[in-house]
Amino acid sequence: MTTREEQKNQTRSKILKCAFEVFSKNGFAAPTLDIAKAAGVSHGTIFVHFSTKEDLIIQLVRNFSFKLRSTIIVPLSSPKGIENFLINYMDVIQKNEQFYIRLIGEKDLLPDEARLMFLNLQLSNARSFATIVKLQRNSMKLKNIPSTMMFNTWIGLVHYYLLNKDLFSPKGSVIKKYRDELISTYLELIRVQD
Amino acid sequence: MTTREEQKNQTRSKILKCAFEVFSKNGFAAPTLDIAKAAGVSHGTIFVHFSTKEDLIIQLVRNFSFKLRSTIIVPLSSPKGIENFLINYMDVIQKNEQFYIRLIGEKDLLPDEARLMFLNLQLSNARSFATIVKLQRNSMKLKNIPSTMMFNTWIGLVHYYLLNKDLFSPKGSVIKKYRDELISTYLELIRVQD
DNA sequence: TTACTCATTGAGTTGACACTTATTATAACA
DNA sequence: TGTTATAATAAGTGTCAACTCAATGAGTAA
Repeated sequence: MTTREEQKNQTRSKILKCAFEVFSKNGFAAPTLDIAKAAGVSHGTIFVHFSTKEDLIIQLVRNFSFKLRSTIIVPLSSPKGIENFLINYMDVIQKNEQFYIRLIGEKDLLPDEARLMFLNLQLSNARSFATIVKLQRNSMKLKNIPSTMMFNTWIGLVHYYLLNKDLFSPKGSVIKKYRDELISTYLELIRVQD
Repeated sequence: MTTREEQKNQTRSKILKCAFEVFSKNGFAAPTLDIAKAAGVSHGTIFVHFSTKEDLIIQLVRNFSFKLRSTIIVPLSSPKGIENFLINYMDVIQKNEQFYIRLIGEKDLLPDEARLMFLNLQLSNARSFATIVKLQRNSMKLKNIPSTMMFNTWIGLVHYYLLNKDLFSPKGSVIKKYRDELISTYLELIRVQD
């Protein structure tokens, strides 16, 4: 690879990295000029690498979805399958909490392609969860509720905390603060008492 | 009241009414010009009645909060207290579903004052719910979970469905379609089996 | 009838921001 | 070494939307 190509790749990566940070902090409505400043390049440079702001967002969400997909583990057939899934789920979100919050909170600002990619990721998670629940029903008595509703209750609860971060945990990570409480509450809800 | 004063009041009401509809349909980022067109007045007229767009939104949210407050019933000490509360809650939201969705989905776009008013409304509902749960614990075995967590699970689930209306019910009302399923699922989760 | 008040108008101002393009500096390469 | 290709620049351009203000004309009151 020539010096020039290497330089170009570095600039592109820098822009992606800074865009991720700026959007995480200020939302997707943040001006592209702010990203350019953060990356230490001129405003025009962004449009050398990405044809539009939407294109830049699509690339970001693509990378992000790919990263999450490879991080979320599906522990099949384990006596603590559900719990492990939830713990892992929380950990993965926590690592990218700010960006994740923007994705769920500003999904209507996203380009169609980006929204679809993120939606697919969530559907894939829902399917994994359903599989785990099915297996778990053998070893543990669970409430008689369809697994989609069980998943929606979980994700609804977690998203509620994330979207109201300013209320629940204005300074640090919401997930860090409430991870255990959310998981134990949820497990308590879905289990059937002896 | 003189003809002139009456005319002025009518114009103001018309603007408020149309703003409610336009914001419900297109979100709070909708241009004020669209509201003027819908109300059949010139663009400038809006700023005769409301000093800024933010001021207009604050008035809208004030009226809305007031209306909700007077509609949400708190059925104290009843064997079906929780269920009645949930049914009433769903009905109230359904009557203003689109605007409610905008409030929870675009809360970061709201002026501080509007956001606070809506937050207070939710806190007040949470308190009502806690009271009802406390009473209900006498007559019905409920999961051993703090009432705030019980409320957050409920509101998280409902908001999840509302915020993903395009997924769950792209055409008609989400609440109408899922009201009973949401309530029965939730009641099943919080009760303790015999 | 006349002078005055005031709700309403709509063309204009201002600022923000995505995107363009002519130019520049430097790497690539014959 | 000189020519060419191209990454990057920075000063635009175009658009959109909130807000302003001088002008209008209809209601008010003597």
